[in-house]
Amino acid sequence: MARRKSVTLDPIACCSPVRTDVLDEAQAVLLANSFAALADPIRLRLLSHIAASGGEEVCACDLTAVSGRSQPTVSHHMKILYDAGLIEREKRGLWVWYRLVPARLDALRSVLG
Amino acid sequence: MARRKSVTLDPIACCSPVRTDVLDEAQAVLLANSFAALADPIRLRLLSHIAASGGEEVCACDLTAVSGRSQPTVSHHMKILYDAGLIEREKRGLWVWYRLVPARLDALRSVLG
DNA sequence: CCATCAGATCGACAGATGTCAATGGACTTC
DNA sequence: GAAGTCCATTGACATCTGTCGATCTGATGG
Repeated sequence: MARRKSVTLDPIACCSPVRTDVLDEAQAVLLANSFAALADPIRLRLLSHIAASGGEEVCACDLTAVSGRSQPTVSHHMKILYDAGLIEREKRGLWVWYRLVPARLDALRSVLG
Repeated sequence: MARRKSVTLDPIACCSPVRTDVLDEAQAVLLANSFAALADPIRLRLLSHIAASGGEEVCACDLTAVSGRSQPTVSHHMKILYDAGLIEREKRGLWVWYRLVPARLDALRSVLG
């Protein structure tokens, strides 16, 4: 049972597996936000495009072509993935480069276990 | 590369891991729907309540108390989980009993790998 | 400086989603 | 079969979400 911290929840690994313990309200909200980041086809494709680039970085300038959406829309989706902790951003010169945060995907996967 | 069937996708295990291959449009839509079912705190708590019941069934009559929502709202959420293939329903007499579909959670977890 | 380029932010809008009261359908019990 | 119980469906509503055009921010280069 043993409650964790009452307010602060680690956004990376907050929750025990869904299958073994009943989630409390705060855990459920946090997890739902994470899954919501994955609940859009465009974001899944953007994510998988980054992931499939051999662990390398991907330039934001390529992502409109990958997703078939406008630049503002892509920027919007990347922000959602970023806020969910699934990707990192780095600006170099005019361009922005994105990398995956593997630990975050691992955490979500373990929640499903 | 090898394209699978062009139209029909197995809803249980449609996709290779997000991290290794770029998802095509149809795979992304299917997966997004699955994750959308997990993208709500109430549904996560309902799901984890079922899962935490020792693999046994759970009566729908208990779920309004678990979720703190009205009966129609709970019914709505259970339908979404059902349509996503995450739970099974069985009506016996007046009551409806729900069970997890472990294979579906396994499939989603493996997609994150 | 000034023009240009990449990306973020804003504003607006249509469509999806979560919620509940009211109602309906199926089943049990008397 | 009448009344009661459980769950699903409907209808209505407020909010959230995805989308894009227009604009802003900040870096580069002439």
